[in-house]
Amino acid sequence: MKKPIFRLTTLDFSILGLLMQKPMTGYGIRMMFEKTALASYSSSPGTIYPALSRMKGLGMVEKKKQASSNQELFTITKRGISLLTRWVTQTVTRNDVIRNSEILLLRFAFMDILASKAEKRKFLNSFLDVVNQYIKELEAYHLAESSVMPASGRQAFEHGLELNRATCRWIKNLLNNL
Amino acid sequence: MKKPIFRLTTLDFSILGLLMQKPMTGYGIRMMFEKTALASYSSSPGTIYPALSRMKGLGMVEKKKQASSNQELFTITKRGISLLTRWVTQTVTRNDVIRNSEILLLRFAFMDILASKAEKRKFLNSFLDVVNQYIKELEAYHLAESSVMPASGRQAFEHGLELNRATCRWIKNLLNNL
DNA sequence: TCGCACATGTAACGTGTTACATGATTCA
DNA sequence: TGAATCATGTAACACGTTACATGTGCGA
Repeated sequence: MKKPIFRLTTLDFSILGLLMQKPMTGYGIRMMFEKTALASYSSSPGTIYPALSRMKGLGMVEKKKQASSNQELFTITKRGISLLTRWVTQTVTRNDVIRNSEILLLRFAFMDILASKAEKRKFLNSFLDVVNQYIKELEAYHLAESSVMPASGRQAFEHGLELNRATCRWIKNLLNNL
Repeated sequence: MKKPIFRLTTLDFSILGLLMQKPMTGYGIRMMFEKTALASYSSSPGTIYPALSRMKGLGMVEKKKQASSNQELFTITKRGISLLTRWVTQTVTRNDVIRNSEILLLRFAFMDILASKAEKRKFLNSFLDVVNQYIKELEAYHLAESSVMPASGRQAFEHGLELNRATCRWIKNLLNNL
């Protein structure tokens, strides 16, 4: 994993994904975060506006005033689209599944216009591989350790297993109907 | 939600939960975070040691050298146990479910020694209420908006719905067998 | 004209991460 | 004796949060 000169956060990509759908004011973006709890970030001004400035500095978004009204809307640039596309279409890693499978779903949600059907399939296939592998490991661990785990711990563990199985079913179902 | 004089983070409680099981060295805690990806925090020294110092300053943990060996182990104090107990047995809120349902499972996992069967039931019941309510809202939204949502967005949304349903099943099953 | 929604910003703060640094112990 | 693991720490940094601050436009 090479280190880029600048780091883009999930917050940045979340905003880019919103701007991909349509240009919005900073306030509009805030309201989207408030309504949809996007990736569980705060919708407060101190979160959104600094992020927008940063992204503007990096040439990922532009501030354009509409000719029709006097509103100032943020628009995603070509550079922004390119970065966002690269982000969503990355191959799914083991770490993604273990530590931020919520973000994987966010990436998928943004794929609508950004990725071809083939790229979606590729994403889902790598996702499925990793999840299946992970489920196997969890099952093996469960088999070996469940008798010595504290009851609540074991039950919470089983919950995690169930969620991964649900994700697995979701992927398979999607791959069949895509 | 009143503001306490000091703030305890999920990281703090995760560490407390580990120390509840048995006293450990800082290094031991780090290794636990590395193996189990506990609440998806980094296992790096820069994460664990400053947290331990902070917690020691707040009287939640103690550093005790074992008589038998020359190891220095961190131990949870009575104050720490009290704070941890209060944390895990809090009533489940809507916000918990929407923004950090993973943390709810962590809380449940730690309940083994910290909570009575009745308290576990109370927790699970409030959890179930909130999840059921949330699922209803998601279903209503889906019914109303699915036709105008972009395909990937709708599918990701459906994934979220499925996870919540799986959680709901898990809770119900547990309540029957507790 | 009162209040609310729209709209934008910033300063202080704490926390987690990365990277760097050091030393002891164990074992091959 | 050299490598690997155990063990602890800290400094620089960036990010997200809270709280504060300000102003406009519109409808009741």
